[in-house]
Amino acid sequence: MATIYDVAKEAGVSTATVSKALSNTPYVSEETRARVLAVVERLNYVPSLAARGLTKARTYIIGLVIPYVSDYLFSDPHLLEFIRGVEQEANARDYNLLLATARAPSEAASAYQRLLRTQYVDGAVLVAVRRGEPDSLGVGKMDYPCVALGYHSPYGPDNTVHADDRQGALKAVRHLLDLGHRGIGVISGPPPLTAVEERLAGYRLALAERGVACDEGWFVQGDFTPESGFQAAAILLERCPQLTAIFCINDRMAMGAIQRLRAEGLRVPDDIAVVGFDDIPSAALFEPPLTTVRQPALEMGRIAAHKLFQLIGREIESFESIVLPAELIVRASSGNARR
Amino acid sequence: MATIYDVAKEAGVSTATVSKALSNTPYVSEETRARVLAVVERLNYVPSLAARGLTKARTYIIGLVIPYVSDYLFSDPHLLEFIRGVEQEANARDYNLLLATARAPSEAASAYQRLLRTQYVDGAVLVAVRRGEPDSLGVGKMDYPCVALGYHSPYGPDNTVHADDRQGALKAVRHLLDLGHRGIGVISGPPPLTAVEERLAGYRLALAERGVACDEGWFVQGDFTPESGFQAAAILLERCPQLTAIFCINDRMAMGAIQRLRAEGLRVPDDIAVVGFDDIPSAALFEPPLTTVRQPALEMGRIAAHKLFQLIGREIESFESIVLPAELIVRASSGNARR
DNA sequence: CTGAAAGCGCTTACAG
DNA sequence: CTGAAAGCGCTTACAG
Repeated sequence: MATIYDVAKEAGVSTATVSKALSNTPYVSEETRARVLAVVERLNYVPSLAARGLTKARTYIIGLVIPYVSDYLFSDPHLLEFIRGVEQEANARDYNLLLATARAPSEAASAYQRLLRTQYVDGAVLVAVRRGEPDSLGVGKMDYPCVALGYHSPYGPDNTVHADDRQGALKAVRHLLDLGHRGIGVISGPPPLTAVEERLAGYRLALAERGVACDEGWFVQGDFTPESGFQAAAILLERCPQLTAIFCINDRMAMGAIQRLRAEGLRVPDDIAVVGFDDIPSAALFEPPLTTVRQPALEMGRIAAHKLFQLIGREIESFESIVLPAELIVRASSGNARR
Repeated sequence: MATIYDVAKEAGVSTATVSKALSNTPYVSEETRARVLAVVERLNYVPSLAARGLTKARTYIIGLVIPYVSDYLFSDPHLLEFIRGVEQEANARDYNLLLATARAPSEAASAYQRLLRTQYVDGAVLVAVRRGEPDSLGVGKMDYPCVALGYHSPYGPDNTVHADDRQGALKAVRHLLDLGHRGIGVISGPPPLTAVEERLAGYRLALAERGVACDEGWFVQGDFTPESGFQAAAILLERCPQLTAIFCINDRMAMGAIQRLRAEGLRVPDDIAVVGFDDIPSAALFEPPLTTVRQPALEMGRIAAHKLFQLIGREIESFESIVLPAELIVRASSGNARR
């Protein structure tokens, strides 16, 4: 592999001149620049980023850290979109993307550490969806810029980008209320996830707006899987037969719930309406097509990366939490209330 | 950030000794090693991989190159699994994963180049699903080890790992034949993808085995989207009303096809059976649950990475194509033939 | 406009 | 068992 020395020798100049010609910054005569570039071309020379990283303070790599990838995590459907968004922005700046994931929460800390502490990245985007997550992962001690794709950054509420889960849930439940539903059960998820808490908050807000009281018996907790939705629906059905709608914290549980409802002989949405959350790809294909809430995952990834680069470039010191709108997608699974 | 000099000074030894103590290889007295490690700990010292990469020939990064990520690509559902598999193996060896994707096929080459030519990786896993892909991407000139997750590596059929698409299709179509179907339409995909060609080959093989002749009118080409499956089903229905089953090259088109069949008043599987391919997560939740073929994506990623590390470590010079079995998953969408 | 020289942070023979 | 020194491939003031 050709080095800068080879190029310099071939072109009959110093390595300094080659370096300058390549960074096409300061004063280099057009003539020598052309000569150098020709040799670079001929020798197929590519500067070693490792060497460059040693002199400049930059590695031209950003990290994307995902603490726990699993079917368990409800945001999975969006993960690929997040990645693509971050990668798009990185590419646009000739940056590379180092990906670090952990198989289990217990491994997350070491994955973070490895990535962030080898001085291999100029900054990182962290997927941080649990309260206290950045700290528990030891990110607080890092001195790289980082932004969180989620609710919790090392800088408190700052340097964070996430969707407006609360508003999304609010819209979904308002939609059900508008349709005349007054008994709206909830299939929720594990509590440590802030997005879940926000969605529940949105639900309560919507009911409160309309002065509809809700019963604690209306809440059943699932674990994001269709199976748990299936079971939760059964519990709800038995415990609160008066419900005419169910708000599910994610689409997969909504699908499971609908299967159960059908198994019980109920028609969706005629007998009972169901609304999901996430708009996973199969939501539109489901029978009946699922009314749900979509977050702009690709855009979230792009914005997170964009902000990270502003931090890296010291254009900004920090930024206030960016909240992206969540969109209600009305499909067939929500209908008019039975009354 | 502490450097090796800081540690050396604090510990009262040379940088060489620090280096040795850390690589815990050659002869260093237990006493000095302990002293050094204590200082390392106290100063929170982490060696710079950039500097290390400059001296050693290693960067401790492998690349994962995905030429085109899009809904268009039928293998999308598996992408995350591939990534996870590769990453698991990398993690196990304390390697990092650099991810390069391209938004469009036209950008693929530059994405590859950037990743592979900056000397930033010790090797790479390439997702290469089109014939001639590695060459068109300029990978042939690289002098890093690489293995292809797909059918086409720069080394011809070698250094490749993929699922047995042909065998998978064979099983699926045999299954339909076993159920008594003799008129089996096909919704296929764009031809440059080798996996598609293999699946079609499996289909033809199955029919040939049983001496069932097939008509070219039975084939309709889709583009992997549910919509195209929807349209293809309509064409098939009109053109060949005698068909009692449809073999779809992927699940998403199978879902679209089923929606169309139902819209036409046909029952699946009672009136017409449908089989998909991929076993995407929603296949099991679909109504009716989809009979399909699954490839072991996570394992494929792991094996590809595993092989890559063997190449990097020069334990092997190359390896023969590894073909993983594809599994037939029988669900409700395939049933007995009409009659 | 161009080049000599130092330095980035590590590792590796080579002496001792 | 330990250290001095060179070198990995680049960039950056500093002279000229």
